[in-house]
Amino acid sequence: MPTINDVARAAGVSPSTVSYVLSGRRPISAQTRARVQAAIAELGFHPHAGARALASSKTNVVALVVPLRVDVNVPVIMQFATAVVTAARTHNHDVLLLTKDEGTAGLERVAHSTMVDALIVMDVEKHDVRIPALRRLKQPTVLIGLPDDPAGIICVDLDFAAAAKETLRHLAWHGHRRIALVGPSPAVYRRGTSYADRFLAGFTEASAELGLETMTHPCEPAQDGVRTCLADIDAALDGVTALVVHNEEALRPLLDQLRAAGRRVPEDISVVAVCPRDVALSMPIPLTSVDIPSHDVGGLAVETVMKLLDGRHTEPIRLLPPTLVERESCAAPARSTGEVFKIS
Amino acid sequence: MPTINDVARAAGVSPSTVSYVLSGRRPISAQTRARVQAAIAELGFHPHAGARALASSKTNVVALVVPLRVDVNVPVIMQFATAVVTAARTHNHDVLLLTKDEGTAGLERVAHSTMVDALIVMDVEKHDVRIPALRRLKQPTVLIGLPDDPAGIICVDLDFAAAAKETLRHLAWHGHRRIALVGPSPAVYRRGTSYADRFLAGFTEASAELGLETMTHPCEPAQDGVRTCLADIDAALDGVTALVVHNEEALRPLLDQLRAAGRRVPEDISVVAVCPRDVALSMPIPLTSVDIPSHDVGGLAVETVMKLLDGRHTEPIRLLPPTLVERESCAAPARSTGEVFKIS
DNA sequence: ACCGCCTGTCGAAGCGCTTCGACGAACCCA
DNA sequence: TGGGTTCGTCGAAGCGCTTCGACAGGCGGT
Repeated sequence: MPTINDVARAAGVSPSTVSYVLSGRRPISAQTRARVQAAIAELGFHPHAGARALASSKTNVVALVVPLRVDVNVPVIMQFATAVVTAARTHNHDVLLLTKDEGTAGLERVAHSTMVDALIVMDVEKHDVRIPALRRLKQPTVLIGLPDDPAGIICVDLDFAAAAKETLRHLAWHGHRRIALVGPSPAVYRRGTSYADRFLAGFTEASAELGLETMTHPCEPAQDGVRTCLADIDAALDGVTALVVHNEEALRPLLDQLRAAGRRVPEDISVVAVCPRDVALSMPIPLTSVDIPSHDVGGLAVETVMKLLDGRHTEPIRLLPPTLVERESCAAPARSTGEVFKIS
Repeated sequence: MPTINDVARAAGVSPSTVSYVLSGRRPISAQTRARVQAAIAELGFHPHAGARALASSKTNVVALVVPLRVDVNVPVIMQFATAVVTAARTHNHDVLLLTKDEGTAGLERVAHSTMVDALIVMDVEKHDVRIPALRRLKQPTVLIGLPDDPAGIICVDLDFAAAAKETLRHLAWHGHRRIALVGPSPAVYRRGTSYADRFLAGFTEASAELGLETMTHPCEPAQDGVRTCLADIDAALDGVTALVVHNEEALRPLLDQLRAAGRRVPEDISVVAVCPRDVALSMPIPLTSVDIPSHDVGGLAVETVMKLLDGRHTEPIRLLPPTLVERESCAAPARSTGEVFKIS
């Protein structure tokens, strides 16, 4: 591996000149620059990342902490991750992948050992134990999510509360009055997952504002969980005409079971999903949905990190406005209320 | 951030002694070691990764290259990734996440700049253009997959050829003679994806050995793709009694359509899937399947990398034997052949 | 008592880069 | 014509760690 000294010798300049050609931090004449670049190309020189980090206190690496759990939505995570990597690369940064199960210790490890310049943390909980630790780090952090006390930390996410409101407004506009939320699994609520909570809060609030009769129910994604969930909803909210599904994995079994029970979507019951676009489209019937724009959120997280790294100002909290796309799973409720088939 | 010198001063020893306490490369008396460790703990010292990399030529980071594409199986990729991260952590290594779309350039970038000690590459193709470049790197590489010419590179994967044989053997034992393979999407074959190819080859070979009447058909995962695929199969292989599905995303629509056409599984038609365990279990009926053991393969890849890094011997190619698990989607074919319902 | 050998510790060199201050040369304006 | 700038380059100091050779002291064997 050639070093910067080799390049300098080959180009007949000093190592510092090579460095300045590389970084552009001082003016270098066109001829010299050309000679240096030729030497770099010829020798196949790549600066040593460790040496660079040592001398400059910059690694050009950001950490990405992803949940390892299976009860969170795997494809969405993957979308975030690839969005983050892709965006980071456009800023000349790489991504170090950490799993949430290393907890606070993992964050401190990579931060204290100066492996990364900044951190992006996913799957944030309401009272996330990692947050105090993150505040103490010298590296800036961006959360994808929104904890109860975000003071001192930058957060970006989809505005899930607004998404819930938008959804209910849409259904109400269609004439629905009795609406149930099929939420994520109980485990997700139990650990206070930020997005689940915010959607729920927005749902409840909008329900009151719009004067709707609603209920909310968590849902295990497997067939059984969905069955139970639907039965509970039918029992508690007679004549429900619309379902809001904030649970990507339950979506398919739910549609299956509605069909099995002879309830047509959207004629007998409307369904609005909160999920990525491709999931909404891959269902047997294209679903009216609020998009989860993983790509945008991931990109925004990276942009924000870059801003922080070069000291530019940034909003502490950025919540992307939701977009509801009408497709084919939502219609006005049947006139004859109470005529809805029940799941046996 | 305290440095090794701060620790040395606090413990009343020289920096090299601290280093030896940390690395264990030279004997240190129990008292000294205790003093040093106390100082480390008290100061909250973490060695600077860049400095370490510079001095030792080791980064304790391995690169993981994942496909970015959407036509590959996202959850499986994620399983691999988390398995790799988890396993790497047990060996005190971190994982740098790269996407395949950076191609050869990305690999060379991280390797030449000494960001990583080794590379693990997923989504390998038959004639993968990255392989010549990988051979030239000074860092060892482990492929998850098996290219046509694996010379000089270590490969680990599930033995997909054996998986195909196992599957056909199982179906033949049940009495099936007319069997179709529903494969991955045409795009996957077109770019010569290693696992798709090997499964196909194993399938064809075993079919001949067992004297079966079989056909193979790629399948786009959406509803339409599955419909076409099933229609083609029915047209070409009259009275087919079993389907081998090597396409996780097509699985669900395929089962839907069989049901819609009134073909019961397993009474009218048997289905054997090649997919992760949890996918097989999450279907409306638990599927007999050959497991894709992402966790094991990912773990094995990391173990192999570690062996290479400390110069231990390792087999150039390790293919894990497949495990077929009987569940409920496979039975003997109906006696009255030709009585199978057709998809309209 | 002597030599050779471990054991435990230290000092210093160096890993490859960035960056700061210095400095000659060229330039502009008075 | 000279003083102040700006431009382009160099040298050297370090960033924080590992590792090698050296060496003092204690051991056992003869």
